[in-house]
Amino acid sequence: MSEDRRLDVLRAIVEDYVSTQEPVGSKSLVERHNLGVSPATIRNDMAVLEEEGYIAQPHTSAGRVPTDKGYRLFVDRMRSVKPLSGAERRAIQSFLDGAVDLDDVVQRTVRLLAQLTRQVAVVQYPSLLRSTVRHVELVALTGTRLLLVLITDTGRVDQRVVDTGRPVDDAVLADLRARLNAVAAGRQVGEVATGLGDLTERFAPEDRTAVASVLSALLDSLLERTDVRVAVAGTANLTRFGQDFEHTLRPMLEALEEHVVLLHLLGEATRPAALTVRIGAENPGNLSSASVVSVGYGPGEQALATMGVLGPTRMDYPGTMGAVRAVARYVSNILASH
Amino acid sequence: MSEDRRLDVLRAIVEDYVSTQEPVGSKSLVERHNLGVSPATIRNDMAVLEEEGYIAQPHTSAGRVPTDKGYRLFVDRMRSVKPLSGAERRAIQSFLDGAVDLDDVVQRTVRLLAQLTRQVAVVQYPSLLRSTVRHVELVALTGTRLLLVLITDTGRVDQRVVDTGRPVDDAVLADLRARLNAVAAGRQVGEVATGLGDLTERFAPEDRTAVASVLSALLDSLLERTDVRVAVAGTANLTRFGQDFEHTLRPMLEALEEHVVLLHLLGEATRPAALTVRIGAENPGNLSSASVVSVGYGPGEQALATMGVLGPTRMDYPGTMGAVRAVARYVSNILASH
DNA sequence: GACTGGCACTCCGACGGCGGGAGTGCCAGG
DNA sequence: CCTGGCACTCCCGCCGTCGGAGTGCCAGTC
Repeated sequence: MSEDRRLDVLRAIVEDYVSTQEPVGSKSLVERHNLGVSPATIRNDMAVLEEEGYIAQPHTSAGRVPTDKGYRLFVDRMRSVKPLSGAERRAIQSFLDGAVDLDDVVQRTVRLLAQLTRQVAVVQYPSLLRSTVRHVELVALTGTRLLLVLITDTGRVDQRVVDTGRPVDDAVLADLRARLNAVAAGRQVGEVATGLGDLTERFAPEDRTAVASVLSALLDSLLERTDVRVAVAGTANLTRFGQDFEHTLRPMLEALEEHVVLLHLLGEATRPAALTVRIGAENPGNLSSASVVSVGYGPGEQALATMGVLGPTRMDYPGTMGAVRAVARYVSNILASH
Repeated sequence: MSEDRRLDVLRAIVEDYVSTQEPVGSKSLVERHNLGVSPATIRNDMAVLEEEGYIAQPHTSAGRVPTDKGYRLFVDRMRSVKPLSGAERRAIQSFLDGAVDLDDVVQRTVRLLAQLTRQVAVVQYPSLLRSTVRHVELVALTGTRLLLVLITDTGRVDQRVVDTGRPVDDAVLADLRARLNAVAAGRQVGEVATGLGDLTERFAPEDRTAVASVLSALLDSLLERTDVRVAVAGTANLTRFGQDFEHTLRPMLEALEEHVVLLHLLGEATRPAALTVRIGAENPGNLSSASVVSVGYGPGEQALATMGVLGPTRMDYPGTMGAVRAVARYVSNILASH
């Protein structure tokens, strides 16, 4: 009883189950895949696979269904992800090339990914941390309120309203703006914080509280509120996954609304093009019947953010992984060329 | 047979059906509402109501269910929307008061609305058209690319990348920035367009193509791309509405993804506090089993945008309308005080 | 004339019994 | 180590039954 064939059997079970959504039996297996042996032989292999925990049967005398562990082995031993067709590649290219700014890139990407995979797509906005500050702008609004705008080289713009507590003179404002830009412009966002420390002291005592509040808002924008924006698309695809409301649909919709949870799901962005797959119970929360395929993306060696796809554990892993990887590469290229 | 009682019967049928989700019969009606007459009498009323098209029975010898026309009459003849409890009002207040900027207000509003109504909430970002321009900023990015930032008095910030085709001198950039602000700052967005016409001619011929592309991008931001942003929350609540995937859930999720469709659903913002209710087939698209309760909001007499709730036709209209109206009022106040 | 109690009727939906069929495990033989 | 055969299990769809909820109608009452 060869080890290799058992893997082939598992592979075949996963493929059939994914495409039919029904438990698969020994007979239909040999019919659909030319395994070169009889159903009885396959049954023996299946018995072993079941004992080892890779497959299970819903009821006695039913076909087999892959377990989380089975999907895991399937993904780990996958020969290769499915390459995209030429038409798909052209579609990606033309769809993404029309983007006018970063927001547009992200919006188009998430829609594209949802359409290609026919599942729920999630794209995190590029992290501020490793971007370079291009410009800091301060604009007086009414009374004691200022608007702080932070512009980075990825084209991302963050704004923030600051209440200074007392009116700030225009001249002071101009001075502050100039000093902030002197410190921040051209530096990486993560490094700017260190240069802001002694800035308050350069101002007259009566302005210092105002300056301090601007600085703290800036630090906030730079550090705390970073990374929490995500775009989601394709939720309508969830209706294709059977009808187990309580345990499948609701937890997914809830997770999609909680952006913090969503970011946990996507996981840390490592280097671009390194695909991560989380299967069933490997996911945080009660998403035990869902899987996530994610990948980092960004213009350079370091990934700035993550994008991915959320679907049922019974998903087409090779196809999904191929699509996610391809889209991430295109988007990375676009970011690099900007 | 009094006309008044028939209305009471319809009202009672709607209320019972909304709370139990099951067809309601004559006997349970008299048990739950003290109508002062016997089931047989109610049956006569129901026969009339059915003949007039306000109610229907799913099968012979089943209870009655309100039709779209029945809900419509119910809503039109509603004595009043349900006022919120003190606890709810306090919750709204404290939840919205923590908002730091416009984005935050919208995000908090949509979540709050979803939570209060236990349905899907949709909030449109305030329209640019009637806002006042506070500041226009131009920042050089790499090579021939500029970033155009538009700041309005509602605290909204729009950005846009412009490719000028050729590098632009810093001095020209500063000049252009100053001129743009001279024309635009302090004016209403809708009026700015007219003032930009002859600006190109003030520059040297070699800079004119660059200036023209900046201007066209600005006009684009001002006019075309306006009004299309919406926030959505509470999609997980859709799982509470029975299990008719094909005709209920999927159309709703699809509508929620298409922001243009969503805006049609919400309808035109008229004056604040004027509630609109669209029931069943009154909605555009194939949302024939959904209803939308929407209302305009904004700081002044004119509504800047719309917010609302999407749910099944069998929703708690008085409660939903009360919540939507209350939240819109609070948000309008917050916008006015900024 | 409006309301009521009574009555016959309809029809949904839950329950239970009954195969058919798909799938399994095991065993003996090649 | 593979295979065909065989007995066994159990899901699932089908069908007839039956109770109950609800209705419409009619005759009687205030």
